[in-house]
Amino acid sequence: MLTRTLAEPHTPRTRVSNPAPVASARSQPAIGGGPLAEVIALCGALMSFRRNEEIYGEDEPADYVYQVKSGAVRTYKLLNDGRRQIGAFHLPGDIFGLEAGNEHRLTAEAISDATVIVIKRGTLVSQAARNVEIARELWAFTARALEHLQNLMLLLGRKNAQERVAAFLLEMASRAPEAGAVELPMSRQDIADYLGLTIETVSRTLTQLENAATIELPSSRRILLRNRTALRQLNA
Amino acid sequence: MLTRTLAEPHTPRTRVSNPAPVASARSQPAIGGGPLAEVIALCGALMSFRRNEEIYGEDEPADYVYQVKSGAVRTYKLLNDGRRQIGAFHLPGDIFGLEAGNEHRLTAEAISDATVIVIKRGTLVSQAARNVEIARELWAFTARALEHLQNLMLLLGRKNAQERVAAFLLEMASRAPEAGAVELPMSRQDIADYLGLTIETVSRTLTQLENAATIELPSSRRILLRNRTALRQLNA
DNA sequence: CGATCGCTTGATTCCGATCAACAGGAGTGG
DNA sequence: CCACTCCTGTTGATCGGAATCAAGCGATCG
Repeated sequence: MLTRTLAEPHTPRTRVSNPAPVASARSQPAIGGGPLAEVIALCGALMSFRRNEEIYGEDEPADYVYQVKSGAVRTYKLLNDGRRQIGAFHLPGDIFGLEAGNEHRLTAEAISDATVIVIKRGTLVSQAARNVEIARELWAFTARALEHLQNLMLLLGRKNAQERVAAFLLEMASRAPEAGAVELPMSRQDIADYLGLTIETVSRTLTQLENAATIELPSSRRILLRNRTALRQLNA
Repeated sequence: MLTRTLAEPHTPRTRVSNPAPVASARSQPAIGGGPLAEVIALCGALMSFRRNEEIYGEDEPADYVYQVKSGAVRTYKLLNDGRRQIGAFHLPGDIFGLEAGNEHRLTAEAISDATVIVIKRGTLVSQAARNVEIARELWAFTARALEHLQNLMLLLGRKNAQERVAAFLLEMASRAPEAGAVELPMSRQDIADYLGLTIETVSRTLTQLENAATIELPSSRRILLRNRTALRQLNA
């Protein structure tokens, strides 16, 4: 339970460029195109993180808010002995690290080399104090995160391995640019730690789904959904 | 998995009294004593629910926000086949049912006969539009719910039965008025559905903890914590 | 080319689920 | 008051799904 590829310890990041206005282009826990997205695009600075590099740690001050520009990010909680539960994967366009309190509740790490837009939380909060629409967007963002976790809670508490993997595939597919195909940025270990399983069980379950012709695995990181109906049925 | 005491279907409730200003007095996901508590106390109406009665259903319009006055409430999600995952227990003082979106994401039911204060969500939202402090409290409330679920996620995904039960006992103890003693309003089935276990496992684990002199069970609904250190160690 | 890493597959174990029986208490009706 | 039922919780026996232990494979990289 303890052996696992470890991220190098937290070190200062490379600041790549400054207020380079960046447009967002995703859907999910990303941002529609409201004033919040504008503020981020205008005031944000770009930063780069290498694979497995920590972006922020649990219980660190939550002074910054992040939006994925490229690459992917995982946020997770750890137990003493190294058991890990990933709470979410963040893909380009997604905002993460926004807290109402003063500390981060999870750790964030780059899954692959990644660039993110960083903005001071204080900037958003003070904007919110004078712009009701921004305040509402901050609240809505947290509410969406809550909704995501409510679904994950049901999965972790009550679904079996097949149902978990099916839910994961449908979730990833719904966020993928390519219809019917999923390009996974994360390892089997990450998937396992998201679904509350082990890598072996994830791997076996994917093989089962492939044998049932529900999916196809051209490579380990690429998955084609051949029978979404079957997946949705598994999704209970 | 399907047999379980069912709540009678959703029917209109007894309105007991109207703007009877009610003071709140709890700590946890309750409210400190800010403007939000005031608005609820001033504009809320009292309603009564019988044991197992539904307060609102998943996907119903979230027009009202609730605060427990007496009794206890559970909120949960269901799978097709009746598997249930409880997301939270709400005790006197706790606010529940507040959504940023227009629909409830979970079902709420009275665990015991209960009275709750009800207030229109619109009232809070429009207050928030002109009072920044209220807006901030709404956001903070959702953030606290999120934090609770992040802890539950780790429990459901990565803890074993003993660790789950220990965490539950410590959580209940931290919210109990009496130090070192917990009076449970909910059944073993409720506990099991909160912890992602079965009633048998909950029962057996409590017995184990009693045999280890970590707790004492004067009756099935009353638990004395005899060795919190042991519980905290289990809490990983 | 050897080493490492990520993934898959097989064998076995084990924790919690399931199946089953029963005990204690509360409520009900005679 | 007791006899009865219903309900909740406990305990025992067994089962099964996922974890663990272990081996091997292919890709990537120094």
